[in-house]
Amino acid sequence: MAEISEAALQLFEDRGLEAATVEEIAAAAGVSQRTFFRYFATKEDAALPVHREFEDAVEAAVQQADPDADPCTELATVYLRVLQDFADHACPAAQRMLRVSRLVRREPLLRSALVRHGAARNSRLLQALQARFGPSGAADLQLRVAVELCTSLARAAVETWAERLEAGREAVLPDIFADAQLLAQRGRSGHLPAVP
Amino acid sequence: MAEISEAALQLFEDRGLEAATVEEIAAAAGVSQRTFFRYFATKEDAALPVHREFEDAVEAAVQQADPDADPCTELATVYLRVLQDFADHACPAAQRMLRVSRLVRREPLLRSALVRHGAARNSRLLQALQARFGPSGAADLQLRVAVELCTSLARAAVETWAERLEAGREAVLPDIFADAQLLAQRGRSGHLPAVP
DNA sequence: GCCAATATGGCAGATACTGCCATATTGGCA
DNA sequence: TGCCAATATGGCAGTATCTGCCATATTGGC
Repeated sequence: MAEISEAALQLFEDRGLEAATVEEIAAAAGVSQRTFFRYFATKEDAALPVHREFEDAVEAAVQQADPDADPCTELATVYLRVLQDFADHACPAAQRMLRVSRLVRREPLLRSALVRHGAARNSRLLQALQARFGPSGAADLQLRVAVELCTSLARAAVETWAERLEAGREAVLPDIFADAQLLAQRGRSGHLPAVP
Repeated sequence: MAEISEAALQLFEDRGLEAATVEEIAAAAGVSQRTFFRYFATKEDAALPVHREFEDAVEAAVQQADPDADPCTELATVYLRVLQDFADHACPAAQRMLRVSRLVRREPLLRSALVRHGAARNSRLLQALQARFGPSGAADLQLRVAVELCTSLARAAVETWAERLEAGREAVLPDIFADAQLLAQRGRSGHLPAVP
């Protein structure tokens, strides 16, 4: 599985996402095409197991969140912590994430796949939140916003992180995420219609 | 094009997204399969021209935004206005949007396609914002956050809107969007690490 | 009535992806 | 060690999505 993903990343980097066929990837990884599709539902998914790990970590951490606190804040804290884990260790995960992010930047189709992949995850995350924070009637919007907000900010943060590193600038992923969160909150505008 | 989309919606509703083939859709719309793919890049896209209209409207409205104001606030205002246009008129667009949203709820693959579609749009929107609000060096994160935030909140709002209507509750789309925005801002937490 | 531009159709073909069955590999357990 | 069940892998045929190419129809101005 790691071999397949590695082969896929290599080929995507070398000859582009569309030019690389599943057959080539499978051959490069030393497995059959059929086996490839047992591990990855689509060609693009082969580049994204790092994100899967990340989201697994988030999902696990949500189980320990404080059920009485504000869901949005709790989820943001979870994300921040997981981001720190990924970034701190100078661990291989961060390296792979950066590698994928570079690919995502120049391959719109891969970015679509990433977001698409996130969409499926968001549903699961929403259910996990509902289980933890209770399906209080009016909270449908609140939990949805928490999920969409945090995943979007995380994505924006990762992309900005990758972009800055590529431009030779310094960039600390958790800091960027915190920045993004502040930016999202600052847009508090006075002229939006009041809500009952 | 409208006929193709209508036929696609009908078939998706009747026999499900995966069971309906492009050949059937094309036949139902009275065109060839080849023509279908001239108008829609993928089968799923045939259900999403309403969203395309919506995003076109947003993109157009961004051209009139105040370049000196806060981008995030400006973009949110644009979204709110376009949402009002779509909802106010009791126009067919709102009806179609609702119809698609119902499909999206029970067809995860369609939701993926929707998000994937949005991903491509976000890139364009980001460029439009950069053109309007200027590529001021440190603003890369700010504009990205604005885009991700607004599109995510809009998606959450539309889904909640559809869900509430389906449950027989009252629901006003622009109000829900404003609600979502407030919820996103309320998560201002004190214990996040300070950012330089 | 003519011509250019554009829309559509038909067809062959590449690639992604799935179902089914056979075979290999693994990992306990007697 | 030898055996058996569970699991991983391979092969292959088939379907569906999507594209390139060329021919034909349709439209719209002059």
